[in-house]
Amino acid sequence: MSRPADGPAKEQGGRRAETRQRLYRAAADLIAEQGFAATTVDAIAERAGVAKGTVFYNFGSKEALFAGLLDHGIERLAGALAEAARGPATSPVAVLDALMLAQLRFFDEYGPFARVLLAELWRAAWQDAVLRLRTSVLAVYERVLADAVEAGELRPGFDTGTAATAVFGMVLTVAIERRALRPDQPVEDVHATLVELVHRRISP
Amino acid sequence: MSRPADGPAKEQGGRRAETRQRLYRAAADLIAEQGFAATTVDAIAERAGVAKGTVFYNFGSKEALFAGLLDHGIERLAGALAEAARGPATSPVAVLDALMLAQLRFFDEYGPFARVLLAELWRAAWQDAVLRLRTSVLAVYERVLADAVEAGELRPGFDTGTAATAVFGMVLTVAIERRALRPDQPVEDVHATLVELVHRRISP
DNA sequence: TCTTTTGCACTGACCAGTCGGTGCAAAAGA
DNA sequence: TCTTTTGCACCGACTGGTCAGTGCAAAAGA
Repeated sequence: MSRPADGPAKEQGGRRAETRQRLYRAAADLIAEQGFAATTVDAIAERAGVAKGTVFYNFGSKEALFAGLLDHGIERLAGALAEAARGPATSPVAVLDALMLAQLRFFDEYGPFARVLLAELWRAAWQDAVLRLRTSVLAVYERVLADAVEAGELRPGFDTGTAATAVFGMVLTVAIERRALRPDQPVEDVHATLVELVHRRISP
Repeated sequence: MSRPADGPAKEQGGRRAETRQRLYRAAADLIAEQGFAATTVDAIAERAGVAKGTVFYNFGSKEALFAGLLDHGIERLAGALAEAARGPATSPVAVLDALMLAQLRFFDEYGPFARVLLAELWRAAWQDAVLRLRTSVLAVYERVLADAVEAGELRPGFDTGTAATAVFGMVLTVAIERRALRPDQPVEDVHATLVELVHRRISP
């Protein structure tokens, strides 16, 4: 028997939940380096310090493990952004700055996930995850930009959808590059550069 | 004994060169959809209308085919940007606008390559290609930003390296999203939004 | 007791790379 | 002129290895 594989259910502090966390972390590390298809279940299990059977006992399949990983990461990212959006910032544009900083920090401490997202997100196989990213992450950016339009800080008719994607992609790219090439540069410096880019200080 | 595999040599209009072009195109299409590891050589050969042996005759290995594809694409992108930079724009910031439009257009007509770049570029295996991208593509952005600093259009000390990556990543992300989700939106509109974002019009 | 994890042998599909061979056009004899 | 040779580009059946997923009995929690 023994075929629960009930999919990633409640993520709490039980024994099973802890095993799943370890598997998520191991999978994220390896998939960030090699990609989904090139990463073997044996390798994930070994890195997590777990028997191979445990992976299938918990997730049922390699794909389901990955889907769970995407969900888990997107949920946490969305949480971090939502919290930043609730912060003390005074104007929509100040909230935008806070969002960029939050995203930068999130990817700074959960870096492999950033690379997984970037590399695998556009595959047709994970369209659910893309949708979730759009509704729970990009939507935060878009809302803030719409607020800015409403507050008169941006021209009416400004394409907030495209702009939201643009800012998200910009921060994601920069976060990955910084981790790979300039790990010593403080996140705050990078953030300052991006703020300057997106605000008024370009063009005289 | 028939073992040329001289690697991607001169790309001219001969029979071989044409076969290689077809293989590049097929590989880009398939790898954009499925990723490098998940794409089989059989599938690439079939899509290109060529026997499997021909792939190995021309490139020697799956990896070499992919390396050639990256080089080929990066070279063309660099060419497109360099040409835009030589255009009639009057100020550094106007050149920056022209670069973004050129990048957007390039990925618009060579879309699968954009996704390949985004997905595979950060793997340790293709560090050569990353280096080439940095020195031949990002460098164009960085130079123009440095010109802007020199012309007083940007604050002295502005981090042109980070900003170059940021702009490149922003345009790349938006180009992919547009192709996937809003193929009808004119490239010029997207460009206008990005220009607005990067110029002065955000924040009062 | 019930759930979760372990360890390990096994299977079957799939896939990169190989190798003997084909077609063809242009050069080299004769 | 006719025929033989050479070299290039390509073909596709085949092989050896890899890997997701299975089955199961025994141990470890809780």
